Amino acid sequence: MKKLDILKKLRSSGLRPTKQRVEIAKFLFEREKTFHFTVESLDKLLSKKTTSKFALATIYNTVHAFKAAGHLSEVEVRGNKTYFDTNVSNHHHFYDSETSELIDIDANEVVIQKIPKAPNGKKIKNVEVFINLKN
Amino acid sequence: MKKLDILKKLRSSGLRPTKQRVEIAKFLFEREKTFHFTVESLDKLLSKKTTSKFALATIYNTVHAFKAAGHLSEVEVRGNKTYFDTNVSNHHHFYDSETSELIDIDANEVVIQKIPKAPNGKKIKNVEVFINLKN
DNA sequence: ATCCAGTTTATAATTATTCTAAAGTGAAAA
DNA sequence: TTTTCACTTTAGAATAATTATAAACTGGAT
Repeated sequence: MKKLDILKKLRSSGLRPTKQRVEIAKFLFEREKTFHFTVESLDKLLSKKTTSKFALATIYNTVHAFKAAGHLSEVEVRGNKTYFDTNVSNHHHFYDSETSELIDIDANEVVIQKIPKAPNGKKIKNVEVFINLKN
Repeated sequence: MKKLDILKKLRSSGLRPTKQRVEIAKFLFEREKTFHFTVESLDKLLSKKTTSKFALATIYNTVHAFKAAGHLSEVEVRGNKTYFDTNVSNHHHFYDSETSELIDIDANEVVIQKIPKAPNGKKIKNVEVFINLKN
């Protein structure tokens, strides 16, 4: 994803392209493969890869703004870790608790034959499948 | 579940049946339906329902001891809430983020036709399905 | 160039959980 | 039945993750 596209992406979702947002967006979205991270890991990676520095609160703000805009999805797994995922399409996850690693599974790799209907007055928003791994 | 069974349950899993453990176990397991709770909600309920008082750390200790012994399962859902579930059989969950409510789904209500194989060197421990609800 | 709502920043506050060290207690053994 | 001691409980401190605050800053409209 090119810089121009980054600016477009931000503006089109009502996010003013500040210096910080552009730099974080470039870091997150200028890559081939999807990327999983926690706020903590992103903070460390950013301070290594860039010369600018970011307040931790800015990283929280930015990540949540990107999530609200649909540019990131949030995945919560056992162990109180909250991951964000640059893959916002409908998909599932392997979770390896040994390594705390999260691995994407394409939606079409999982076929669910039967699910119960939603309780009265509720609708199904989405279905998330976690495949927990062991050694 | 009767008091004698509670004592048996504790002893058979190597947990000394202290006053606190017995009282918490009675509260959790002497009921017909499965019960979902957070440590915080359990703490509040216990101080309402019983005359004894429990240090918060004791509730954490006890709940984790029960979990390690297989008497409770842990379910983590969006929103940084950690629920415990008196249903330790293999099953799935509806999650209603409007009300923060977790609802059990029997394992046989969900049929998965296809899942990917585990990454190299790993095995599948279990598969958890979350059906997220909306209004 | 000016202005201002939106943003960033450093820090404080909050929340959930775990740690610590001292006091208490089941239950095994004397 | 008393003694003993490893296991528990307890209150409070410590830690970790996240959110709130309020002052300073800034993109971009005018």
